[in-house]
Amino acid sequence: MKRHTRQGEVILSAIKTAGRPLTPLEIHELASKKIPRLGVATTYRHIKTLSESHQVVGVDYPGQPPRYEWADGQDKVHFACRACDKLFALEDTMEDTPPAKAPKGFKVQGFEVMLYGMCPECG
Amino acid sequence: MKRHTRQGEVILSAIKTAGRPLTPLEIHELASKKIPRLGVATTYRHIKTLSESHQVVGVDYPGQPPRYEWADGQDKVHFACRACDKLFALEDTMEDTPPAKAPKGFKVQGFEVMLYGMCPECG
DNA sequence: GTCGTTGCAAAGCGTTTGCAGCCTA
DNA sequence: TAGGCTGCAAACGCTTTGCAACGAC
Repeated sequence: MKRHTRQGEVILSAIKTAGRPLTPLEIHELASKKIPRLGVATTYRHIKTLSESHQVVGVDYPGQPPRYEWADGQDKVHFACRACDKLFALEDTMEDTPPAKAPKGFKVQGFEVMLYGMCPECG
Repeated sequence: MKRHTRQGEVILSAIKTAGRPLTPLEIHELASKKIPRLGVATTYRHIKTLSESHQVVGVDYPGQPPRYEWADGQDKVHFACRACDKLFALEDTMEDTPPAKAPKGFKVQGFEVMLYGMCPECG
């Protein structure tokens, strides 16, 4: 049985309006502006729940803390800047078909593409 | 000034011959079979060094510990099984050109593709 | 009033660091 | 022999868990 709370509302909204993947601590900081006494554990608990219900998805890239972003249903393309380590969400840059075929026996259900390089600011 | 040691040799060989991305602990376990008193710290130190010299590359996917694999120069496609959580390295499944274009200002230097689904064993 | 949710603090875990002894070049 | 490398244990930072108080329904 799930209940509606102000904490859950604020945390979800922080992720939803960010426009880019956020770390748990970034999410907690943002949400703390509206709920000063918000605990980290609560943030983590909501991220976990939202993640399990597929409302948010995790985006990882090597050597960096995990990040989470709003799952709007479509497969995304991400861009990781090797200089400043920021992560960007790119949109409308590719079709809906996986860019690679898997060998016989593998059932492909989804995919993700990560581009590496220099962002406009660092390039 | 870098020196050649048995530990470094064994650790590198473990990654090189695995054929799939390994977690630091898997690497440590494999290497420990040849050097029983091998410390975890040594394993981590070598992974870090190899990673910085681009001899091995990190492969992450959400909710899983980081993994490392031998970098043979070509961009790879990985397959993550949602059932057993194993990670596979697929080969020769796509061209060398990035599957997506980045907006003006972004300089693309490399890319990675991750497919999600069911592996032959779990499907 | 019930029972899921919260904040806090402690525990857990993977990774890193300090250090004295070891070993390669 | 010099100085990098190693094993061990302590330290660290992020995440999870235990628990009593709180608040949604």
